[in-house]
Amino acid sequence: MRKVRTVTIADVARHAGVAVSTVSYVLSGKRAISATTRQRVLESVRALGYHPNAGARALASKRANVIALVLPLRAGMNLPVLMQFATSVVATARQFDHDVLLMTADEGPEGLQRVAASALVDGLLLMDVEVRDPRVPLLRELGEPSVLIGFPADAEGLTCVDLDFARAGALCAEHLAAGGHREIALLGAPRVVYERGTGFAERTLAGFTAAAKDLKSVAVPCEETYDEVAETVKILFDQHPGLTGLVVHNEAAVGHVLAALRALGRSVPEDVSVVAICPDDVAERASPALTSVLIPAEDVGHQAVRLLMAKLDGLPADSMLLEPRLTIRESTR
Amino acid sequence: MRKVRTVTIADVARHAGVAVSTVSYVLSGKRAISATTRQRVLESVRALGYHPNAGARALASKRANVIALVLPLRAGMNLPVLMQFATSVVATARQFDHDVLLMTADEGPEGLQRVAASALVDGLLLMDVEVRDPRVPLLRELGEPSVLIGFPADAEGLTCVDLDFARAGALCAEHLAAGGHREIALLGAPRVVYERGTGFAERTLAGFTAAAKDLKSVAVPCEETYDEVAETVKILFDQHPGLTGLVVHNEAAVGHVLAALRALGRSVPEDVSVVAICPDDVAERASPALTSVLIPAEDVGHQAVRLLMAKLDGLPADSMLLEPRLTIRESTR
DNA sequence: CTCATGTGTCGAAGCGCTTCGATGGACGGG
DNA sequence: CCCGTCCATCGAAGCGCTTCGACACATGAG
Repeated sequence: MRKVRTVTIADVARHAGVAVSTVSYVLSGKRAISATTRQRVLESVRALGYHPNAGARALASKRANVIALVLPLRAGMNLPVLMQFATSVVATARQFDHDVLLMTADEGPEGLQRVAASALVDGLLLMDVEVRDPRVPLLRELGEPSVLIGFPADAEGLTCVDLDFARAGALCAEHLAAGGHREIALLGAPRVVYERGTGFAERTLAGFTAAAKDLKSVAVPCEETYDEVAETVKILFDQHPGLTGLVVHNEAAVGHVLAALRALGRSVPEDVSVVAICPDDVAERASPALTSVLIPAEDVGHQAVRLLMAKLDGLPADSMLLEPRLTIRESTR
Repeated sequence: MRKVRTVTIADVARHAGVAVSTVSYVLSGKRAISATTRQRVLESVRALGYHPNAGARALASKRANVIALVLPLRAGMNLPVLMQFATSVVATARQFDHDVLLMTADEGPEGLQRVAASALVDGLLLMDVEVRDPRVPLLRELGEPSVLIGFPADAEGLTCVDLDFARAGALCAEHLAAGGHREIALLGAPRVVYERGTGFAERTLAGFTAAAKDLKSVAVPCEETYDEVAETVKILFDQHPGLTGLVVHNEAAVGHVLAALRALGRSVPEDVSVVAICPDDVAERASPALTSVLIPAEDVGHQAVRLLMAKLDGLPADSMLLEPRLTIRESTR
């Protein structure tokens, strides 16, 4: 536990034979410094293994170079996507020389209040935003730079990023229609997700329904245990014997749906075509590999951070919807 | 975007009619303050909505009140457990008045170097530690307080926390043996996990094998796509027709294993008893509900933070193994 | 040759907090 | 009644960094 006295900017300045402020300017690039001096300073930095003290920097510059990532972590969430998302947020933030503070919703809105007021973070990234999200009013109140993943009911004045789920739902329906299917169904999120009014579920449904207006179509919520899924699928086919196309927008249930179809003796894609809205790895791991619209978690994370950084620099940042992409695999014809 | 001038400790002091240092002592409790003064100060704090500036506090006290959570996020990991874990880490850290900085392994060991040297964090929590983990030597070098989840080959002088996987493996075998099963198998993690030398997989295997020494037993790795699982299960029963007990230590494959058994016409638990090592929610969601040894992610997270906090206070902190608990459900007899 | 104009560097004043030593008053023992 | 103690509070010195204004010197225009 050698508690070495940490290297400060003063040590670097002394070592390089310049003033403290000169070192600071070399590092920040905020004033012109001659090439020779810059060289000398950078060498001293390397030689001493200098790392600026984060607290001091934050105090003096009023910028912590940290952003908060707020994950609600409620039931019925899609972990793999969330993880991909978190990873890409961290990676992108690092590119902008920022770190990421992890917050869960457990602390509630006061948590946001706290980190913002204490200047622990410069901005907020909220995930899994609901249509009627309790955090949104506070967010407006706070006036802290922020970006939301998902769209609340009133997105006026907020910066939001999301996959265009309506397009995704429509894309699935269109793909099935193009394959000649005349009667199709949407298996959605668990009932509780709709009741909570989570935007993405509703928007997918709307897009699906609109695109399927010339077909016979039906949409049902879908729980996530094998038994419930099997039940749902059975009822679905009992009530709609002519059904030949299925859109599954429920990551956790995808495997169960396929198992249930197997159990019912309906083969995919011969008897039923299945399109999923899920990450690629899930689609590829399924059997048969699923035609799917992927949730571009990586891209969403990247864009969200980009927008937040823009806001931190005082630039305008408009909301954006990311275009979905359909990948055709073995589960549709 | 009302950029209100933030409330400082000086504002509070003025409002309460005391010195700045008095406010500080009231808030930290490091010196005795009379009840009446304390009251007055606390009221001012509330009235003004004061939140100490994190940077200033870190600078002056040399404690950032932030810990780093390092998630490798590699392939073959168990996301739900990881999430539970992360959640419990955040919650526990908050109880100790600390926040959590999220780091991925992308940045490599220099990332640890960086956050430690910049005093961004007071300590490190490393997840998913491998037997031969490249981060471990650096960690020793760094001399930064840290706690590892998992045990590296040489844990000497380090503080590690983990489920006692050897006991877990043994517990499963013992449970099956007690049920009268004479020939049992372990379906483990994907092959790559063993090749990487991830400790928990090896230790489970060892515990299972030791406990099954009076039975006929076999252990095989297990991939995570349905087709591969089905294949593995089929081969397993072809080669071991007398097999009646299965231990599954692979979260992602559990569902597929049950589906494969259904497909082979073997019913659970009539023909085959199945014990899983997985979180409770997965075991409960399966059909039939699985007898399981849960991975006490929540507890691991809690203990890990507790130990780290102890170290930050200069107290000794010994490694610990958490005792597994078997829950009997419908999949064994 | 002088003066306005850059360039590159320096010194010092904070940023908001913690912490150490000092101070003043209340109190009881001698 | 004086002095030593103890308790509650205060003032001031940093913590390591950024940033502003000042300054020294070089440069080119007039």
